[in-house]
Amino acid sequence: MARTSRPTRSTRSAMKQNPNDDDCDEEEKQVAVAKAKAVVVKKTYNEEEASDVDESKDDTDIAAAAYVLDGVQYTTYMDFVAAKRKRNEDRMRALGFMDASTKFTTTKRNAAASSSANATKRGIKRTKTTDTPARPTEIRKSSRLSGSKTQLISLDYYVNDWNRDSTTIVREEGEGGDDSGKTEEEVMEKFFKDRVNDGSDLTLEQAIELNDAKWNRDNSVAQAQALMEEIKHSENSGTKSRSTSQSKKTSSPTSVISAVTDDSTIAAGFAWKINGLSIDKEEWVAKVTPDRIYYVTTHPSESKLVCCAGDKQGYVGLWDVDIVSTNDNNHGVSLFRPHSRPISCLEWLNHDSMITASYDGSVRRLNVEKGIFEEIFATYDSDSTYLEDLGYGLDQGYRYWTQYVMTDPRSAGTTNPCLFVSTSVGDVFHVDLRSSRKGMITFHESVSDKKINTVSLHPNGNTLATAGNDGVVRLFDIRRFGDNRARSKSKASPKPLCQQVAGLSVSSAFFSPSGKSLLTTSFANRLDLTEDAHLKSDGTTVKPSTSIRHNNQTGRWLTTFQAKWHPTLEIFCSGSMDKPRCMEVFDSRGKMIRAITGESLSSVMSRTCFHPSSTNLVIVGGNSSGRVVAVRYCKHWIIDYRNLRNMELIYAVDFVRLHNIIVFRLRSFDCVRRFHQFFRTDGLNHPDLKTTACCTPYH
DNA sequence: TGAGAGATTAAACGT
DNA sequence: ACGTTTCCATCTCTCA
Repeated sequence: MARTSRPTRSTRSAMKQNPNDDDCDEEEKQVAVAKAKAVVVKKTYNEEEASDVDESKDDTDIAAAAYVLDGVQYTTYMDFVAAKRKRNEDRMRALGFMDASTKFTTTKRNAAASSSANATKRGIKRTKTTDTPARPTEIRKSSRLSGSKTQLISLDYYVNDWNRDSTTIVREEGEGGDDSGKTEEEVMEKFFKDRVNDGSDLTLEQAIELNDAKWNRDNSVAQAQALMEEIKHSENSGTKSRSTSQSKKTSSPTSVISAVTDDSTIAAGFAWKINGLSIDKEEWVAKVTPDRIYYVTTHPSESKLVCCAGDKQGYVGLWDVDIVSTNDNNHGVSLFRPHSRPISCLEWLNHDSMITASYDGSVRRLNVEKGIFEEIFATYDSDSTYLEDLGYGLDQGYRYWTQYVMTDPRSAGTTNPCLFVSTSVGDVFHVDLRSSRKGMITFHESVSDKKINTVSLHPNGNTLATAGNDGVVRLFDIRRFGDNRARSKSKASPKPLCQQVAGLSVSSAFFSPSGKSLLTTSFANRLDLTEDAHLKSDGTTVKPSTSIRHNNQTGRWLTTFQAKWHPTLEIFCSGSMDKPRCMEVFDSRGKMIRAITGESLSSVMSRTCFHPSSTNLVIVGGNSSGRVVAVRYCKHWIIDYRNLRNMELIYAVDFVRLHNIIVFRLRSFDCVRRFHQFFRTDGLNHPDLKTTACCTPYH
């Protein structure tokens, strides 16, 4: 099994022969462990099924009755499936979803569904979850979603609910009224309140009101307004005040990590900065959003660090990292909910306006000056209310959403940006909001039949890279794109300039700032770097020039990894599943510069990004519970132990200006020798460092 | 060939 | 300490 065998297999049969892409014993062991685990899990499910389906049955009956639904046995699988479908459709009708043509899918185990069904029959109900929405008894009048889609979304909720496993069943107390004393109107209001889709602008106050109450404080609005003021003035006044507070904060970090760098790939001065990155301050971690983070970014200001994160429920959190305040509970975080679905993109156009985009189809712009989230674009379905809107008719229904939005760098500086948008059904389109009041769709093409995860425009302004669930990265010349909506879906997709096959779903593909390299993250467990792919135009399949093995199996509860470039430098960062938890920094040749670890970095950082500054190096990471870490350069701890490979610093103390004690784990005796050699020469010459060292062998 | 079920993953939050 | 919840991700396998 050669390491170089990149998963370019295009057939599924080939995948079957070597499904794990393994190349070492340890992984084989892991697979064996995983399989053993799987057996245990399966056994548990069977036991649950046995206890759930019917108490009167004994083991032999269960074994014989392969297909049981609501206590009824079915002899064939098809009968069973048909019965289940009919059962769920009946329930939908009972709930008022009368449209017979409604299609839906069940996604969970039958056993759980049947237990829930039995629960319903016996007049008992499930334990109430914290934010269970109420049953909608009527369709909204004023909504960007037309009636059919509203029904389908509600339906989605119910189907999931029916099929939910691990349910706890409790006896219903009292009469079958509403839960916890709420009136039906109140429950309904709660259900609709979290949808922000009427096409209007949102003030800060409104966006805060849309938060779940438990995230808001009395001073939330005031705090948000104060933050906006700070951001507004950050470009002018921040530099002086911050440099003092910064030096205070970083005067005594608790650890430094030596790095393995190579001057041939990175400018020497820059490598030092990466080595100086530290992440041991508790203050540099904060809960910024309530739910899983889908996107992180930073405010572009050089003088003030504001981290921004968007989560799965449409929350956007702005975190002022260096806030000096002891009495507020939010720790410098202001939370808004400008969207109702996962945030797909957060991008600062300049220092006082940020684009927020979401799966809900809308794109907003946070106007810091005015303090509002303006809606600048949205997709609508066939609801004639929005006939006049630019996005009318784009939304194709239940399985349609806008997956990724990128602002067009060619429109930088104009008041209204242009947007590249990708969708869950494989479309890519470009919205030009500059020209008229309404704007226009420059092109709209279908480039895949699966979801497009990212789009990236090459600095040449013409080449667009798309990456999606079909496992192929395609490069297109957007000058050949046109508005293709009117034509039939069967029409052939535009021909790509070239393509790169990953085999499995590609989470992201981004061009480097210079345009030299294309960086790809895929479920085939690779970070691929392809050089000069944009120069091809003959439709060939290109191969990556560098392929880094990287565990991208994030599973269901973690946001997928998307390795991301620094906005101006040729380095990129990525989250990692490795333990201890870390964020990784690579250079443009795919060589790992740092795996940043630290006390405060204790979870998987699914999404990471760099601050745009090239002088103040900052890396921001967001995890799957809404926490954000900011990794920064500490000037007191510049240690450039180049050539000290295989060393890992485990402890360091700074007795201010006296001396430092540094303990390294060394992985071999050869390392110890080299360490001493090196330490006697370069280490003590470092101007910022007076050092005594103590070495322990690693075992 | 398509649809569906099951496995996988990590971390917060209850008891 | 342990069990529960997450469920607009994705892959693999099975069934008809």
